[in-house]
Amino acid sequence: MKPIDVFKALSNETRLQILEWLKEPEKHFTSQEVNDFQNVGVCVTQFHEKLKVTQSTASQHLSILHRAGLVITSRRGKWTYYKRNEEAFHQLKEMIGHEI
Amino acid sequence: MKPIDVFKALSNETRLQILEWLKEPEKHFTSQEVNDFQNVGVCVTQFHEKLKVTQSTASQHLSILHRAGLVITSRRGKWTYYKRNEEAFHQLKEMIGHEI
DNA sequence: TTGACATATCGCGATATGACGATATAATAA
DNA sequence: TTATTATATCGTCATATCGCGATATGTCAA
Repeated sequence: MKPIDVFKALSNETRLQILEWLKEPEKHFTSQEVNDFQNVGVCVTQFHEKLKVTQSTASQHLSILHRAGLVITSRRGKWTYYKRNEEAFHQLKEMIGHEI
Repeated sequence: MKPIDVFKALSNETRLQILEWLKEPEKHFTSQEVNDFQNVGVCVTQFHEKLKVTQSTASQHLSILHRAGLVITSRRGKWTYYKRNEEAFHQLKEMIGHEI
């Protein structure tokens, strides 16, 4: 986890919104295929619709969060689910004050 | 302290370097005018020289860190001194996990 | 007041980022 | 196999950021 990549990933309102929604997915999304948000997460189309950006844009934002290590993805059939990587946020907190 | 401004300020290697040096100024700078790093801080010219960027660039980086609330400035005569705002880093840690 | 030094701001070109539409890839359904 | 759906990637354009030189502002000493 490179600090600079994490901070760049967090330097965008859309991505902060995604992460906020992912704190309580059941509150912000109505699951279609699965409803086990905690273990599985939220798929790209749901972000695409709720964010009101194109599917392409939604996918790219999620990709940036993933490369920064802030979310975990899991493929189930044709869906890719995204959920928060709480461990990464824990590490980030540790980082601030030590490395930064 | 707007999260997005803080993360943008932290999304640059030069600024991360400044903050790192400011953790132990006495280790990285030889004070010329004053040597009370803890209370006063480090002036622009010292960053300008050590970073090997123009005075203009150094000043701008420090300005961005200041607007984000991550450093505190104090003017003494013709010098402007910069030091870490540890309170801001504390708040940032709190923010992660709550707001973010 | 004038000159010298420290810092801040302006304007510019180069590069990075953000959003999009188009298209490629992957998985399932018919 | 072919069509459909979900996601990822590519190319393009608009905007933001970065670093610079030039210049303005602020402070002090002569």
